[in-house]
Amino acid sequence: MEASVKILNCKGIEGLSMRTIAKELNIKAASLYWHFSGKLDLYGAIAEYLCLRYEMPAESDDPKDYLISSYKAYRAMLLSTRDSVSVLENSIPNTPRRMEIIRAMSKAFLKMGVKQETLTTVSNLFNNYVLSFVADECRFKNTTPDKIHELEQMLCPEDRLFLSIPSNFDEQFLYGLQVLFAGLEALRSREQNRTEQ
Amino acid sequence: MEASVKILNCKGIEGLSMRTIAKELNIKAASLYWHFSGKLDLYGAIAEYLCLRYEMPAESDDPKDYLISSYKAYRAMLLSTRDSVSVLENSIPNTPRRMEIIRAMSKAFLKMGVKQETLTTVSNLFNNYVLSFVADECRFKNTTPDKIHELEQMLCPEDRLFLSIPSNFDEQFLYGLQVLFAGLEALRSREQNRTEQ
DNA sequence: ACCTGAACACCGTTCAAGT
DNA sequence: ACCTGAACACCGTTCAAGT
Repeated sequence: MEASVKILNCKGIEGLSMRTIAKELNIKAASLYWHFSGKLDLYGAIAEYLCLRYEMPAESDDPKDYLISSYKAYRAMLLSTRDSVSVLENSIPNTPRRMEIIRAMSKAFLKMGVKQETLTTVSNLFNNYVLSFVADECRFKNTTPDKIHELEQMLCPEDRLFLSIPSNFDEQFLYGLQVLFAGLEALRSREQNRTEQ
Repeated sequence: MEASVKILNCKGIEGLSMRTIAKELNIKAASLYWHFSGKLDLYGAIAEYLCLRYEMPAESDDPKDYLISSYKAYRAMLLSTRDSVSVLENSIPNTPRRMEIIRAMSKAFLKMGVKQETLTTVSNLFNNYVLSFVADECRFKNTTPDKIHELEQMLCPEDRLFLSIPSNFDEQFLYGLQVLFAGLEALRSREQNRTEQ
């Protein structure tokens, strides 16, 4: 796991292969198949290892506050290792730590009034938001100014507006989260009004 | 492009290589490099080709209605070709048709009252929602009942609830969209209240 | 203008064989 | 229990050479 994270940070997911991991450990690629059934299995283990770095926030009475600090910590974890989003996306979250995180978040959503039927949808909605936000964030941050200039040159002035790159990612991340929570609350109160009638 | 889509539908993105595309066209892989600078360039062209299938809804006075039918059509387009999400995710949307779609949607968001500074964030938020929803949807649909049963066996009854698979994807897709729109509207009216004071 | 053969430097995975 | 050599069937990409 440590070797894999080291490779990720040095060369990214493109550089993470059975052979490069083995090399880092001074063994041969074939040996890894004694420990893992294949690459997906290895990805699952790396994802689990990364999620151990995730600092679970202290329990809170307000589920919304709890979730906001959870997702902030989740993003911080994702930003701390290069291409971690790709690793998480390509593995099934059925390992202990990842289940623990899903459990804690799901309970908070239920506490917020999310219905059982929509729990998976809501949980995925938020999880996918963070993953894709960070993926975009990293894509933007890794685009050199020359490349950005080159891309802008190809667009008409009007379109430049629609593909502009945000500079304050922390703020924009929070904005997106607030949209999601505001939406959840709005739909819940609409639901309540309907049943009261 | 037709050959690529054919391969995608038959063997998925794993089966889409320079060699398999070339074989389908009765040429050699090296020849493709006369037409495209590399695999990413080719992905961009396939993505553009897929987006030509996207049926842009008729203009509407209500930007929300317009956007909802846009995203429904977007999802339909994504569902019609296997692994299309991966192709779109791994290419830059700077081609004519894709820019046209982004332009139309961005204008509708502005009409809805989305501020210039958050336009990229909002546009990405919705786009990423659809992409990741469809990606999850396909993952679920392609998991055989045996596999699902196997996964469920590994979880305690409580956790099974948190990883349950929705059955009515159309409904759940619309629910997520409604959360996003309700959130956007709620934040806008909060903003208005603040400036009125 | 468009295609090819051959090569380079990689992949993931398997499996008999070793200690 | 853990590792290896060797092989299999693939990749993306380059480039001199062909028509």
